[in-house]
Formats: sequence, structure tokens, C-alpha cells
Amino acid sequence: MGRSPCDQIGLKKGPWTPEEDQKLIQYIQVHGLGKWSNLPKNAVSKKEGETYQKRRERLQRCGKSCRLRWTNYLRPGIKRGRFSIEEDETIIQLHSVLGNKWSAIAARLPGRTDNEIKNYWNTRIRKRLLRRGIDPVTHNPRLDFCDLSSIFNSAQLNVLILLGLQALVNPEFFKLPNSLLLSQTENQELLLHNQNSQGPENLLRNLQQNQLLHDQSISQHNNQLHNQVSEIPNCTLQNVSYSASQAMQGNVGSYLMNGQMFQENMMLPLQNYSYSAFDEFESSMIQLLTNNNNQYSQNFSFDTPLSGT
DNA sequence: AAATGTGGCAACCGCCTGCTA
DNA sequence: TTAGCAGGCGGTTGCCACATT
Repeated sequence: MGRSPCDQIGLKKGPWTPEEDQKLIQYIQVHGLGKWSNLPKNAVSKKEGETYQKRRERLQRCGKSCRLRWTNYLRPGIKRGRFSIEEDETIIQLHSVLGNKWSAIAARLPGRTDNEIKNYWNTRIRKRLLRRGIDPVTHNPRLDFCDLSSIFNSAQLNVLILLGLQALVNPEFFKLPNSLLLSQTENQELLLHNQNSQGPENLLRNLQQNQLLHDQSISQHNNQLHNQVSEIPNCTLQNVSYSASQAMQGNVGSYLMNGQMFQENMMLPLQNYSYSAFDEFESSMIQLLTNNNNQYSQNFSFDTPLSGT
């Protein structure tokens, strides 16, 4: 592997000084953008009162570093500060379609740079989605905790039998998560198809349409959910004392699965962007389970079971 | 008050692509 | 046709500020 352009002897690395910023801005004002590799040897300070020797001082940065500094920090129109809720939602939606195409996402957010969006994603959104049990790569509920019907049918585990609750639950009930996931995936595929056939300029409109379809789908599922829940004694949505939003804020509970203790908020895989009914239902189930198994409600960590059996 | 941990962010690295001679 | 180069991009690093112990 050859030497990187920024490894050349004499070129500076690290944080930019105001003086360097000024040299870069002045150069671009005079010469315009482009020709980044020529920039360092041509960019000099023109501040009043400087000595000739000082003016001869070159911008000791490689062109690549100059381009990055300009596009990410000095370029006019850059919006700094906190991301708005609208921007936040747009990033999530665009990411669900485009993936880690930060420059493409940035093109849809005026004033935001790809680097800024990438940082925001990695430090904030990604963690938030993980906390909600959503895979930040696929934007789907984490499958390892989604397939409740397989849990229900599992020969290894039957937590409901353990708790004596099997008679309380309609097996169909556990199929809802997967059907919901399926509808979401179908909508996403439809969106991708439309995007490919119509071009990126329709992306946002498609996203809005997709959201509408998605909301309708969720509404249908929620209605089914309410009907099914109403058949379960002591497990109505109205009786939920545990708030899903509390889980989002870190007030997590725990539940027993296959003889192992898991953190509760990972049992909210269906919480996507508007699945409030599922949040509450799943939390209510967890509440029910943990209430019946207080002896297991101890400290826990997640991703790896707490206590092997 | 000092040590340690954590989060946020600017900047760098290395790979890829497209242009041009 | 192809090799070299510049620019673009996503992933990663390292520094700094703040929080916690």
C-alpha cells in the first residue's frame, strides 16, 4: 500500500486552526472549488499587517483534508446544532431505504453534512433503535425476540406451562408479530420498487405513502390485537400499569425465557415507529409473567442471558 | 479532588469510481 | 485500452468535555 497523500512530510494533521480556516476560505473565494490537490501550495494568508515571510506561509494541509474541512465545516449554509424531530424521522426513514448511503441521505437534508448525519446516526439513533429492539441495519424488529409463536411451540421451553398460563393465551395471538413484520417488509419492497422505477426525486413522496400504508396496516393489527386481548383474563390493555415509554427511558423489567432471565425492553421488538398498542400489550404480557415469577426478577444484562441453566 | 468512564464529534484512512492523457 | 490521479464515500479513530465513582 502506497503512502497516503496526507502522509507527505511537512503536511499537518489534526484539528484546524482559525488561521488555516481563513487561508482555505480566502483561496476558495478567489479560485472557486475543485483542484483540491493544488490548493495547499497556492493558499496563503492575506491578512493585513502580516510580514512577507508570514504571507509566504503555505497551508500545510493535503488537498483531501482541505476538501473535508470545507464540505463538513466551512461551506456556507451548513446547519449546526441539534437535529429537529422532523430531521430525525427523515434520517430514519431514508436510512431504512438507502442504508448507510450518508451522502444520499445528506442530499435530502439541506444544511446537514454526510459526516454529521453519520455521527448522529452512530451516536444517537442507532442506540435508540437498539434499545427499542429494532435492528438498526434492517429496521425490522430483532428476529431473535420477534417470533413469539415459535417460542410458544418450543419443546425446550414452555414458560407458559411453567407459569400455568397456557390456557389463558390464544396461540393465534402470537402470530401477530410476524404478520406485522411481514406487512412492513412488503411495504418496504413496494417502496423500493417504486423508487427504482420512478427515480429518487419521488423518494420522500413514496416514503409518505409508505407511512400511510404502514399506519393503516398497524391500525388493522391493533384492532385484531384488542379483540384478542379482550379474551385473555387479567390481561387487557386497559389494565396495563407498565408503560412502554418507561422502558424506553431505561426503566426496564425482566422476564424468564427458557429458564434464563432477559431484559424486558428487548421484548418490545414490535415497537417500531408507531406500534403503541403492541408496546403496551407486550409489556402487559411481560408484566404478567414477571409478576408470577418474582423470584426470577433480579439483576440482568442483555444480549447474553444472565444465568445459564 | 482525582480517577475513570462515556458520549459526541471532527478528522483521518483506505477503498472505490470516474476522468483523462 | 489502460495506468495514474483526483475526488468522493463510508468506516474508524482519537480527542475533548462532561458525568460518575
